[in-house]
Amino acid sequence: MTGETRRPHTGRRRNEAARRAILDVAVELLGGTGDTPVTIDTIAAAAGVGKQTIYRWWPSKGAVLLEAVAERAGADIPVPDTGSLLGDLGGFLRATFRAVGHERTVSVLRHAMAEAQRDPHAGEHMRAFIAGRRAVLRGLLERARDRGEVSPGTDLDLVVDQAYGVLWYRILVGHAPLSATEADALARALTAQVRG
Amino acid sequence: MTGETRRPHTGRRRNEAARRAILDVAVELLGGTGDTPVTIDTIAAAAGVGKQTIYRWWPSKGAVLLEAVAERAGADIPVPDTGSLLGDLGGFLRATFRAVGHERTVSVLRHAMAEAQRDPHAGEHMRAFIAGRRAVLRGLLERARDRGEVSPGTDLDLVVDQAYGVLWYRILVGHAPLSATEADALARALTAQVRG
Amino acid sequence: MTGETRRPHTGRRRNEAARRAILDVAVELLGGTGDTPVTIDTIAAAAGVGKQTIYRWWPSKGAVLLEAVAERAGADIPVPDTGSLLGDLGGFLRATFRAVGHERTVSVLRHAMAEAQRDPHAGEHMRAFIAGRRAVLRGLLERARDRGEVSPGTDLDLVVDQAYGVLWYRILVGHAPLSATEADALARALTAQVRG
Amino acid sequence: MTGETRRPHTGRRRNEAARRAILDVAVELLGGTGDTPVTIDTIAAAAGVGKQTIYRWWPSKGAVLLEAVAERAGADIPVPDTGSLLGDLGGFLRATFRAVGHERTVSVLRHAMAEAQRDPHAGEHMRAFIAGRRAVLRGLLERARDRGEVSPGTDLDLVVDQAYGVLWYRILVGHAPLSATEADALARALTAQVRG
DNA sequence: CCCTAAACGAGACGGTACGTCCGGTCTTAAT
DNA sequence: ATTAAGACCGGACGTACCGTCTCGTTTAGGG
Repeated sequence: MTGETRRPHTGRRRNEAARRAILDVAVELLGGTGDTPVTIDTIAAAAGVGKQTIYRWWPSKGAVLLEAVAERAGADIPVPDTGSLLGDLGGFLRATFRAVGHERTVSVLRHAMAEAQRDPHAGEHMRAFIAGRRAVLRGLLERARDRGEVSPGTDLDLVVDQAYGVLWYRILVGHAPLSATEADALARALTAQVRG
Repeated sequence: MTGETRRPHTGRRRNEAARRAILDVAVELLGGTGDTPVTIDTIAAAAGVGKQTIYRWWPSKGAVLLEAVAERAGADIPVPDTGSLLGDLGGFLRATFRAVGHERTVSVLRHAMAEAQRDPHAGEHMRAFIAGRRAVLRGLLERARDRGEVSPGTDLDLVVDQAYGVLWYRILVGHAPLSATEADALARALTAQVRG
Repeated sequence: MTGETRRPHTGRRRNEAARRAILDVAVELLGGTGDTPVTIDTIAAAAGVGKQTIYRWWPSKGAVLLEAVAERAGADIPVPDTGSLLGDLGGFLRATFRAVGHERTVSVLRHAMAEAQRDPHAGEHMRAFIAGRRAVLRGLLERARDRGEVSPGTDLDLVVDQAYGVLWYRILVGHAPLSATEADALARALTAQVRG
Repeated sequence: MTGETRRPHTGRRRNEAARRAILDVAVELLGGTGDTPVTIDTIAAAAGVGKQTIYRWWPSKGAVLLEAVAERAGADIPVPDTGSLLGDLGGFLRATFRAVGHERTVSVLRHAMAEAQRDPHAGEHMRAFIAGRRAVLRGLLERARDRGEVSPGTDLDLVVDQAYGVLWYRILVGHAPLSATEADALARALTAQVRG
């Protein structure tokens, strides 16, 4: 998969290169065609790592997967500052939907969420990841509220739930696309909702 | 689990009692404490059934679980007719949240959705179930639109996604409760949004 | 290895063909060149069997190996009846040494005895196998005693220990050959000893 | 296990105290109850030593165990000089059986012999150890032969094989005790055998 | 009214993945 | 330079679960 070049040992300290290889391979396999199963054995083999090196640092397969996914997803989603709620929210959701819109990413996130339901360790990672993303979006909304674009008494957490709820619902059920058009529609709807 | 009383054979016709026992046990185990794993073997044993009897009628484990879940969830959610969107939507969401609010039901749905991500048969069942629920809610919204309570050009499917998105998002992540209060807040938010 | 022809299932009864394939492969691997490790996985693979089929019927790897070995070794060692102790004992030991003299068989027995020291199940099997072989040789000696060829008061069990002791000692340490010449020398020595 | 007192580094010279601790711990663990597995890790930990310190001086685990065992067993077995074969042989075998008769020692030797079958280094050590013990016993027999107590043409190596064969056979199979009574019976039998 | 075909309970089976254990190698940091 | 510490790769272990298969039993319904 990767790791053709010999990876040197690092003695009694954790080998960061091995950690990287494991997480990279995990994401690669999760987003793959599905012909290679996403197994601890396949991850270890593709990363050129012993299974024990995985279990030394992660408590379960789900934990590896979730850490790998959480590290990727959410990175590189800029928080725009256009001066208006509709602009900010639209930009943010477009970027989010675009990042998630790839077939591979949808596959990764679907399986990550599934794993989080079975593996308590994965669930913990998932909750932490979700909380992080929610905080970012809530910050965006709070800025708009401070500008007076949100009617007082609006439950911002509920707005956040609606945005991410629609996203995850579509990821998991697959009944509707996740494109820029949909992102804009959602942004307009939520903006109208909070306008008061 | 159940099935203490001997279940008589039915000769060369499908044994309806066995089918019932299988689906009942499946839901029972899915909603259990998790100390009993939900496997085909445990289902078969608890239902007093041979594994082949399961695989004769369902193509995979996921199909059994999803059929069991779909049969339960969604039943007994009345569609109110109060004459106003807020009343109808509030009533519907309160009933839905109440049905889902039990710890056991949340567990059942969590695992059902997880299974739907892995097992194509389960995924198919899940999509059909989801489509059914969406149709009900969309019907409620269309009635309101016909009454003039919804501004023209509103994307009703997006509203449906927002409602069920919030529901599933909270079921799967578990970061917020699912009570009547939340149902009402969501109903008010969506009503405000579509009012135009 | 073997088993190119499809092996039919036998329903809810133990599959005797699978049992045979497992034991045959075990002996084959034990006596092999050593380039294929004797592993539950390799045995299962070579026998065309799932690992669980092995663990369903044997408690541990050692138990499989010992049953396989015990079934082979000791079979086809005839108990001669020449009318004299020297003739009987010589014939028996020659046959025994010849059966064991092959490089492959030595390898099998060495590893079997080693396994018996580590795996309690294997130890139990080994003791039973050893007891069986001892009983045969002791019977031979008792016949000679009844003919008056053994001085009264001779401890026949000690004589048996001397014969099999030499055999196993040489198998395990490998410092001396196991040929017909050695068998005859041992038979003469023991005959002289018990003559009185 | 031991090593509570800090053992000082000795810079660039081999640390003799570490070597001692390793061998002592090895024997201690081999003779233990079996609840602590005898692995390189447990030996290193109990000896307060790094694994590399073991592998710097021994080529494999088996080599450590065999050196530890060979160093102990065979020490303190005096070669008596009573003037008669029966006396000398009886005394030697009684001392040998007594040294081996302890439950712990039997366990140590059992596992050492098992290791010798798997690990070539251990096998080499074992053969050397065995050769040493054989030479001692053969010397005893040669003295008797020189005194005329052994009939000409007797194969002394075969006699040695019988003595140690009985010993090891009983150690490994455990079907008979190893006490002074048994030592005497064996001495009498062998004396009668070689008397001619 | 019997006889055959289908459904059933039971459970062995081949296969795949899990998470643990251990042997032997390697690097770091301390002495 | 040697040591204690311990991470690392490789690979075997024994368990769990899936979906398939066969057996022997039971009943319904066609001849």
